[in-house]
Amino acid sequence: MSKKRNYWLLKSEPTTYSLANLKNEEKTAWSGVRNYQARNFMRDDMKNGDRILFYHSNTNPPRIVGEGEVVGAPYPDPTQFNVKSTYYDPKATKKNPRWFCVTISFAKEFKKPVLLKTLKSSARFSDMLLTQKGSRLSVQPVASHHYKAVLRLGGEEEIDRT
DNA sequence: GCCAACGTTGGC
DNA sequence: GCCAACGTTGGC
Repeated sequence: MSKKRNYWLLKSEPTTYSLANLKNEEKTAWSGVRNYQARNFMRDDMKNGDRILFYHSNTNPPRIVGEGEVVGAPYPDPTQFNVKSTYYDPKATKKNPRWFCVTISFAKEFKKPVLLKTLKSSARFSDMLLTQKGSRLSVQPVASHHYKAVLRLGGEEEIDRT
């Protein structure tokens, strides 16, 4: 695992959980992810201090609305053990958890939301996962140059934390 | 609301 | 292990 800070994009339907919700709560467990690729990214590569682009999907227009941050280390998603949860997984055990999550915190809301349309129309983002046709991954890595370019589009100064 | 793209399930 | 059927995601 790299020590360097990693960058990510998390998708959420704002009617389910929005950036405003995160802002109010300050932090939340990003649980309920039930896709193996997404799980592997969270379990294997996410670490404390990683930065997150917060994306609103299934809304008009779809857009990146702000930033969050990974808090602490990944851990087994508690909802997989909860019989009452819609995310309950009968095949998961505490010894052998199948799903993982991270805690994320609110960082900022962009002055200017960055529309998917904008990214799609820019050659700079043509190799970004988000702009690929049929890309449905809800937890995806973002190249640092893409991340920084999105911040600029969002009207945000890049904060140097190195 | 439509539907393309993708992931998962289960019969064989 | 193949693949058809089915369910979901998510832009449009």
